[in-house]
Amino acid sequence: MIRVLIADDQHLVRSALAALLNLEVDLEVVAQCADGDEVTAALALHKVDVALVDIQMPRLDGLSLAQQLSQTHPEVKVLVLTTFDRPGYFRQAFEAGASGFLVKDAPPEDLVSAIRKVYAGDKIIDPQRAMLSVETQRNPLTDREREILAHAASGAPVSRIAALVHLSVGTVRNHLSNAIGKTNTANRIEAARKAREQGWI
Amino acid sequence: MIRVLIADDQHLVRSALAALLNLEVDLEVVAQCADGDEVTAALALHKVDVALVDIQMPRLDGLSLAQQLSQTHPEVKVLVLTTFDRPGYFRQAFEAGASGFLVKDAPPEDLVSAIRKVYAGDKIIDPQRAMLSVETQRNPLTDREREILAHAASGAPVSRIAALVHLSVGTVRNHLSNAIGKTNTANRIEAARKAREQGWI
DNA sequence: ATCTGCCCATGACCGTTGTCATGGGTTCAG
DNA sequence: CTGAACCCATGACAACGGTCATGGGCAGAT
Repeated sequence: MIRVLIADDQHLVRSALAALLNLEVDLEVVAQCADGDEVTAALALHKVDVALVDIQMPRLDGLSLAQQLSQTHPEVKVLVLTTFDRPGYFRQAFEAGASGFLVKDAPPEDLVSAIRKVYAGDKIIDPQRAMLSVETQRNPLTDREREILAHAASGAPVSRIAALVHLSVGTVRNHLSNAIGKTNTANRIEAARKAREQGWI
Repeated sequence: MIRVLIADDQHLVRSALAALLNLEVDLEVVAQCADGDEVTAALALHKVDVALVDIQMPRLDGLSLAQQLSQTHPEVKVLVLTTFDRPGYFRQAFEAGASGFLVKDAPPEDLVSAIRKVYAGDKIIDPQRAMLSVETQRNPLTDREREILAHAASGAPVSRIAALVHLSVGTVRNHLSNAIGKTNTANRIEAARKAREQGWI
């Protein structure tokens, strides 16, 4: 019997996944959590073999959670679930110590077989996505550039960004200009979009 | 026995919801669809009492689908599901002829009880959300403003928008300026964000 | 010790964007 | 018929944004 923990911020999805998995005779959902903090609490109470964690979660997101679990509970295999298939997520998930990666658009059979494989110690690598992942180059942005670009994403004018980051407007514009160059886009907005897609911010 | 149709673009969520609903003795999931077009096809094959449709779907989205169903299949009750609780969705859903509205963060009991109520002919109105809905004012944007703002959302410069819409750059700027004024924001990007949040575009 | 890369800053140039005044066109309601 | 509310367009001004050259400070690497 494989003991599964489910972490997803949407109650309905969480329960529905639990219902789906409980249909399998060799799977047992032992805990359901709405965010990363609940997961750590749940791990203290239950023995868990496989943790199914959504990337998009409030407070402690799925990737940070995966990273944390790989250190505090290395015996728990982490299977990362995501709604959006951003190219960066795949790499980030494995860097964070996850054993598998699945898109929510995958057929349910893939999910259960992934859980069994991960439990057996395998890594789930979709060859097609692995290709895509090597193509995506590493984050070329510096810390400052990422920080400033993140603020720019919401449409804030340079002056406001400068105030938020405690820098001169000129410096902010330089950082943005660099980010725009590195992403080879035309303006801060497109740069922010691209950076987000690539998982750089 | 209430016959339920599920429409959600994410395979896993779709199947999981079906598993959840099939646990109820008086519910039967008769069809699962990935987009609006599959729904119309499925309705030709099965008798359906309640259609559970996600707003976010490719091709034919949930709201348009609800509108279409209310005309072609008025006997089918539509229950709209959404991941994001944008203030505009609630009103739009009922304007489109939906009988109920639920956020994916709702507990599963709410979903099954909503299905039963809707089947019985009731409308599902969360009083708290209804309040919120009257607060949200109607779309103040004109057709052109919406169209142009939608293009602006992706970060395209005015020149490109003008080309896309076959207008002069000056006119585009005027429309944008109007939209910015009506949303009382500082620039096109914030205007686009706000408009999207309010369900105006 | 020097080089490289990142950080911060300034000033200048020019293109883009937001605003405003103004004008002409349409359609629809009173 | 006359407003009212759209639509489209122009020209002009001020503010904002993206680029570049330049320069200084501070790390870690060779």
